Amino acid sequence: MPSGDRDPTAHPSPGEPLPHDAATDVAPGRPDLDLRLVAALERTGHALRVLLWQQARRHGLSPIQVQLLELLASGPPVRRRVGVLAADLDVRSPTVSDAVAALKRKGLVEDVPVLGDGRMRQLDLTADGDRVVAELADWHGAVAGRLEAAGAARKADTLELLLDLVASLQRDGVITVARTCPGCRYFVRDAAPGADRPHRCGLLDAPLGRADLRVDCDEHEPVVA
Amino acid sequence: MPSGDRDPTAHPSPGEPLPHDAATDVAPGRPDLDLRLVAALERTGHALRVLLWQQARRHGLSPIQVQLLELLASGPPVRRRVGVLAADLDVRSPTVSDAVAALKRKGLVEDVPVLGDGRMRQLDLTADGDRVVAELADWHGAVAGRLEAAGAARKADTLELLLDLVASLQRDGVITVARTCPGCRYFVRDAAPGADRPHRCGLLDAPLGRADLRVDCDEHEPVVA
DNA sequence: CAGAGATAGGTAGGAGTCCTAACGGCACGA
DNA sequence: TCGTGCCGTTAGGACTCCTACCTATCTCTG
Repeated sequence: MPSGDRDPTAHPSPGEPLPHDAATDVAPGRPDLDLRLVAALERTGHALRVLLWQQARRHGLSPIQVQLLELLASGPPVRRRVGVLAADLDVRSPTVSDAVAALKRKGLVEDVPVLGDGRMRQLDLTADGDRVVAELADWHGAVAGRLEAAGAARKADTLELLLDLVASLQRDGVITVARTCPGCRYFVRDAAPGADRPHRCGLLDAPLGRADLRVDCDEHEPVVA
Repeated sequence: MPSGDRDPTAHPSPGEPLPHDAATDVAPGRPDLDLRLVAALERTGHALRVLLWQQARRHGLSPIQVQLLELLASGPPVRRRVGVLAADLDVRSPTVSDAVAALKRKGLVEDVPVLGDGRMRQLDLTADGDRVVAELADWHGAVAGRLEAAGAARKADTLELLLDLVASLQRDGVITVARTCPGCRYFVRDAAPGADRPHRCGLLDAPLGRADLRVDCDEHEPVVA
């Protein structure tokens, strides 16, 4: 509860109007809103990380081991290699190598040589690994369930804003890998302004609604060619 | 680029319409959208974590050390204690204790006894600590800058959705601390439906627009009483 | 006012993350 | 055929994060 030693400038007095930013909620150029948005994203990301930890501990694994199992379960064979996985997770290969060694020790993962290039090893889940992945409660789905009640328009707004942000961060090299529509060379923004599905995918040659944007598209190719 | 061994079921052929979820972008009850939203949130959180790492390494610190410095710089005195900081970061106290010891070794933090309770130690930044915090490039602001161009309505939508999600996660104990409006006992949702500022803060006795919602309010008190 | 129990913080020890540096195997071009 | 470069691993170190366990202090109760 608020005790005597908190920051007295943190708030206006009760009954008074809120600071300038409360005058209207559609005023442009309000950096405070942007900052709070970042704080909210940080808090959300933190929560997702906590959930990842919970999943990991529940199965006697570490966070990165869970992430690796998920990637191995869902990714195409070309991405089931140490170097590629490291790029996906934005860590160096020894980190992945270590975690993979632990997963091999636990009998959840095995690797086979890649035909045609003896340097590469293809990683695969064992039967036990498959079982663990299946047992991993669908925590993505559990979070998604909390969003069900929200309005679809709000979700579309959010998705578009997030993917634009991620694409921007990827363009500047902050994250290495993000196969999103807005960061893809085939993406045409506002190809049909005002339409139900304003954007367009040049590869699929199909219109894209704001709610159709993909986060991890297999056909993704980064911009710049 | 797409080679022969990727998942053939991942995509429809070019020229064909997108799967069912492309029919309209405001259809209710489309779990796929929720899942992609979670994936986008995960990707965004990941990017923020990478930025935190970059900030840390640039200053010879570790991620948690940077987080602690930020909390010590911005938090009121009551929150500048090992146990409180641990709750804020969702880790156990020994973790914070270790990191604080490292910061003390580096001369960035000092602690003083709390008057009235000899068990507690109040943490404070030293002059050097203040300087490092000032030097920590304002990476929150840098991310916020990328959001400037987005529409204010979209930002308000996003903020409200994120805070509702965070509040939901906090209610279920996933995250320990989140001083958000939607998770606060003083928050009255839709007190004036349809108005510019539909919500209301019962403590300040003031209307709240969707873009006014706070992420880290000093007056916050959790629900349930 | 003494002692029990709760609370704040620290220490010890262990698994795991993450890095850089260096190594060995393999591919491919000069 | 011999470099040069890529793929992955090993080695070593700093740090995160945990569970115990410890001490000091506060607070409640008889």
